[in-house]
Amino acid sequence: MSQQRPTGTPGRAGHVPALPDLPEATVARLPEYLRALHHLIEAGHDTVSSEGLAAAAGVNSAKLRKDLSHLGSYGTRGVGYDIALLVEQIEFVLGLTQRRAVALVGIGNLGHALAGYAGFGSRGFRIAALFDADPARVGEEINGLVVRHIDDLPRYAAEESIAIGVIATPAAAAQRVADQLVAAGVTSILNFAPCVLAVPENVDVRKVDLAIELQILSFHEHRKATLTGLPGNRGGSGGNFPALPRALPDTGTQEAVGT
Amino acid sequence: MSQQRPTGTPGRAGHVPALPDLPEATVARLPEYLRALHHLIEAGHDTVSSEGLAAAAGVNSAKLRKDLSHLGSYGTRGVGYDIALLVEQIEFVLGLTQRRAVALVGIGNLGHALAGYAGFGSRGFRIAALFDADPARVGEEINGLVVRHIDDLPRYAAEESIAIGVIATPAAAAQRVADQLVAAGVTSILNFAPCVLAVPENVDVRKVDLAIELQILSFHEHRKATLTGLPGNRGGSGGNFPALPRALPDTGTQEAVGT
DNA sequence: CACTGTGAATCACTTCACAGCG
DNA sequence: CGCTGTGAAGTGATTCACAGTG
Repeated sequence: MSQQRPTGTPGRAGHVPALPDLPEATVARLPEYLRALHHLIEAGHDTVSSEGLAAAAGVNSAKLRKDLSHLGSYGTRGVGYDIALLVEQIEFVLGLTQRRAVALVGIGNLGHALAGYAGFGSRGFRIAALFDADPARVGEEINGLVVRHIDDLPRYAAEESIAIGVIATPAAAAQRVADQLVAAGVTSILNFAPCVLAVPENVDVRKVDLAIELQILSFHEHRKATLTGLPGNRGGSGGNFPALPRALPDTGTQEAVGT
Repeated sequence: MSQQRPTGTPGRAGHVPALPDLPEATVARLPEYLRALHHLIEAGHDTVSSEGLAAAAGVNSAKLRKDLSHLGSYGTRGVGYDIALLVEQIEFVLGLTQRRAVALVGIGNLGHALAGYAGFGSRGFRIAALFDADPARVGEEINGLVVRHIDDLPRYAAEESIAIGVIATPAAAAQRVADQLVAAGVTSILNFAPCVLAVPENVDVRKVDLAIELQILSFHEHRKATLTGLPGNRGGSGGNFPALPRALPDTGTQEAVGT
């Protein structure tokens, strides 16, 4: 009764993994495993233990085994996992057996860099079209792709079966672009603009914000400085600061690799 | 690995008013609140309810109140939060009362874009130095900053009190760069290279991997496609799965915000 | 009376520890 | 015997629901 997951039975007969509903946390780690596996292949291995793969992916082995067990994995007790098979499994689950077409909107500083990024191609995606709202940028060619005007999105989205959009515009334009993407049938968005997007519930949004990442690091810097007895951190502003009544012993935030 | 040994156990040196140790999940959301608050300020507000701020930040109000309560927040019952005060609080907790110096290593495609990104400056950071290993790139000027050779890192790191490093090199170079950063005294790293970094336990690493984000979206695309249409579970006998009832309300990705 | 702050309940994820298989 | 796969225990985060306050 603890599990809402219906399977659990040893019926391993199904050699085709229909999509189980994986925990989100697991889904987020599968790509990391995949990368590590490809790396192992290049290094000439063809099997790997949970311990070994876990180390390569920066997680602990129990977590890795649990994750793989969710996709009905095929390890061999006493031996480990067949790398090629595992790659196939994970790629299937992640929907990478087809190369997905991606539209990139906003060809500024960051957009240029993304358009030129080779990692997309090698990891299951194809940048199928570039868009910008600025007529001055339309027509420019990057990496063999011509920048189109955003208003032409619906046409190309259909033509290229684009289901994923990447927003690399300024924040002020992002919501509008998101609306246009959704109207064009896009159901997954990767948003680099520092703002929250409102979208219909069938659309998934993931967000990458550089400043937020730095601010999280800053918090830990601040904490470390405070812990190591550097009381004299001054902000320049009037150092009024509520004593923040707290006593909890320090939980060891695991740092170091990954996680 | 889970050993926590803070640099020399601080033998309970009395009660230095330390930072509360916030839940990681809360820390990760504070920057988002901060951004939303600045936005509200620009819109002319000076107080906001938990409901209002939650909407602006894309979370629900209970979560927001719980988060703010962790930092001993100052709301007024019946009214809401004083925006200016809240901004000050959050900036203090995140260690943003000082403008932190950041070193950017790897001035390729992405590095260029990051070097030119205005968002750093406006959100508490200052890119203090650019580095690359390629002599051909050394000397180039971007945004008023000259690209230095990576071997000069120790000198500038000390000069500029750099505590945060951003790695935008190819994966093959990233570990080496990380080692150099650590040797130069950097204790927080933001890694854009698609690989796992090994660092001492007192160093924090956060990772941004574009391909991973897309692969996670791909999973959801795949799932949606399987749920909504595709009837034929290609597949053999037995092991398939129940059609996953109910549309999942929220799967961890951002999804339909707005209330 | 509308709002915050918070214990209590719930849910999700991680870790443990070991049964059982190759 | 070494390793995977997994119940069960443990930990952390979210949500609920309401007491209490300005």
